[in-house]
Amino acid sequence: MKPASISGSAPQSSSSSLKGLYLRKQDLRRGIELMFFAYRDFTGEADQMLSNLDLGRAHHRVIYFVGRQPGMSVSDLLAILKITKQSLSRVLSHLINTGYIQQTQGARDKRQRLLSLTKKGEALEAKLTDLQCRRFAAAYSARGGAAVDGFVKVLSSLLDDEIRAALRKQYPDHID
Amino acid sequence: MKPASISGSAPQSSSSSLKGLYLRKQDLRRGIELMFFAYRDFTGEADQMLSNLDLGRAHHRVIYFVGRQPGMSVSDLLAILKITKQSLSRVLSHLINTGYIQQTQGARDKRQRLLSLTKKGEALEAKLTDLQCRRFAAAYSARGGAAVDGFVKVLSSLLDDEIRAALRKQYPDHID
DNA sequence: TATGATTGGTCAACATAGCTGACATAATTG
DNA sequence: CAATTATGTCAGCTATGTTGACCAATCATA
Repeated sequence: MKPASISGSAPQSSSSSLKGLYLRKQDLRRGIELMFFAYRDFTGEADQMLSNLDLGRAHHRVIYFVGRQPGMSVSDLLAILKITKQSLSRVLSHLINTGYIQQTQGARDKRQRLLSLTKKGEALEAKLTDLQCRRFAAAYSARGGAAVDGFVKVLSSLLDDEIRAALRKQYPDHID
Repeated sequence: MKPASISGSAPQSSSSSLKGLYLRKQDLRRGIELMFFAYRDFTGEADQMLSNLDLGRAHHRVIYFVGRQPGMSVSDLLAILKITKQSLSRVLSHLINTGYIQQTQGARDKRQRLLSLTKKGEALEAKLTDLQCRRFAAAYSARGGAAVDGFVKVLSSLLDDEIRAALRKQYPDHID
């Protein structure tokens, strides 16, 4: 990504060489591991609930993003998920057949199939999002606003530029 | 998880109801989405490099954790990755056959196969970890030490308790 | 209006990386 | 010696990603 002088392979062992408190190899590795473990734990509870309904994480993503922006088109969703339409099709068809999601023809552009959650879909979305929000609320309130601010800043700096730009529009506050 | 009064399904719309600056539904959803996008982007570059070598993210995890703790046993690795030995076996065998990882018999317990990276494995681990560290270093230095502190605190509060305890031992500094 | 681009879908085949269940071997431990 | 532990293996299933090839409806425009 950016230059941002890295500690490289020099035998910096693990001490703080002045220029890099919190940029020591050890700190960066901790970040990597935190991302791995936190992502797994953060999705774990929802995964469990989903598997009881014979659904997977891919279904969750669709339900989540359709719930966030009802009336979105299939290509909107593809752009967010960055998977092929064939992959999405499998999951989306299943969600439609099982009554979690409904399609309506676009008014301006009749080719579009605008997606939205059914009552059943809304109920599931609420349960899943509540699970994850509860975890975030616990973490946020345990650590306080300053920590949350740092969390959001660092995470958004980890994003690819285009994604960061897209999220900035979604959350006009001060994501960046 | 924890109680941590959530905004629930009450019609809190999206305003800050005093009790919950940074605990608004909107803020929690932003957290969820940041985790999704940041995790994807954070792994993206490494995934690309790996696919050029006909390896996947599962191989990366093995290489990473063996690199972090050379001489670890198979069951140590299983405990970290939380996958079945059959899943690990497929990936691990491949890494051994292609010369990225070597096994040595345990001295104290001859049943153990202690894992370590070969020269070839070390070289790949360094390249992959450097990629990800570079991204973290850019984010950390763009945001500063206070933000990094908040980032680490919130992420570690998102962890399941047992994982947090295990990481606390790895990084005795002040992860919590 | 004819043409080309866009939106969305479908069929077929394949790869990766999880999973379960059943067994086998060797070494350790009580 | 018996039970447990550490590891490996065979077989098969599932979820979710990928390519490539097509098709139909609709829209935009020359």
